[in-house]
Amino acid sequence: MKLSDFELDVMQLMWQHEPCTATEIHQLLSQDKDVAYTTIKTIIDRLEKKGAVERADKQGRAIVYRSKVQQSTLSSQETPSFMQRFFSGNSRSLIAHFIKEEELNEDDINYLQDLLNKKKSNK
Amino acid sequence: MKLSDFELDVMQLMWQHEPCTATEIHQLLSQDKDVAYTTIKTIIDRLEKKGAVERADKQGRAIVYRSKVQQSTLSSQETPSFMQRFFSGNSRSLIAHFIKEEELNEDDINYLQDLLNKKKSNK
DNA sequence: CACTTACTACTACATTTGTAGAAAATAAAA
DNA sequence: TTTTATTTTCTACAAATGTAGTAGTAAGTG
Repeated sequence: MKLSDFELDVMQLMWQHEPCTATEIHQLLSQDKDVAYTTIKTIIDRLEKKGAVERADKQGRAIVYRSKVQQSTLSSQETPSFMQRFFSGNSRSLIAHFIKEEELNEDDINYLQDLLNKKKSNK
Repeated sequence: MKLSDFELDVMQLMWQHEPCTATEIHQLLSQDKDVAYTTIKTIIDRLEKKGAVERADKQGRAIVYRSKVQQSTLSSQETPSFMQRFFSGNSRSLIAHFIKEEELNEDDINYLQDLLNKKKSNK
């Protein structure tokens, strides 16, 4: 399933707040971006057509939506081409980039070190 | 600078083989994908218009191109939204995902552990 | 029950993207 | 120097994307 940038932004909110209505998504998105309600509704309609969300219920006349694909499913699908396009397919340099550039607290670091240790002993 | 998927695929080859001509890129891409020469040339023309590549030289009638943006520049630009969209902005879970899912040899693991250690002592 | 209002459904439209043909130009070959 | 082959330019076009208006409709309100 191929989703556009904007569709993914909406999915992001959907995953975090589902089940929810178009109005709720619109309100959440309005905090960052000035966008018309109907724009959001159009995006949700397209997500529904693509099978990324579905109708779960009704609240009065409003449709309550829920996601139909998991974030992890999409991540796994998109991750290889991202790695290819921005890091020449080199996972080490990708991971290094994120370790260097992103904020990590001590807990995060310990957790990741643990993962690496496990990975090493698995060889 | 916002590049499309296909444009990024071409940039990928550009970075790896520059300076190079449209014909060379076409030949490289043809190994994976059946695409007309003019299609590639169109993409390169668009990349030129966007300022991602420039003309460096001529080889007979053929134009020799070279990149004008670095891969690292684009990575840094695209990385935050990728992390947001697929990992809810959580760098730890992104890094964890890649450690778990990607192939890493012992050398890679040592290198990454070292980076984490440095990060920790920097606190 | 009539009225107002919040939603949905449908339509629209400019841009971008993937894809490529036709025509013009120019280097190389004969 | 005429012909041929290779490139570039220009043009085209359908599909996807971002963006939103209009009209219809069903819920809640007085």
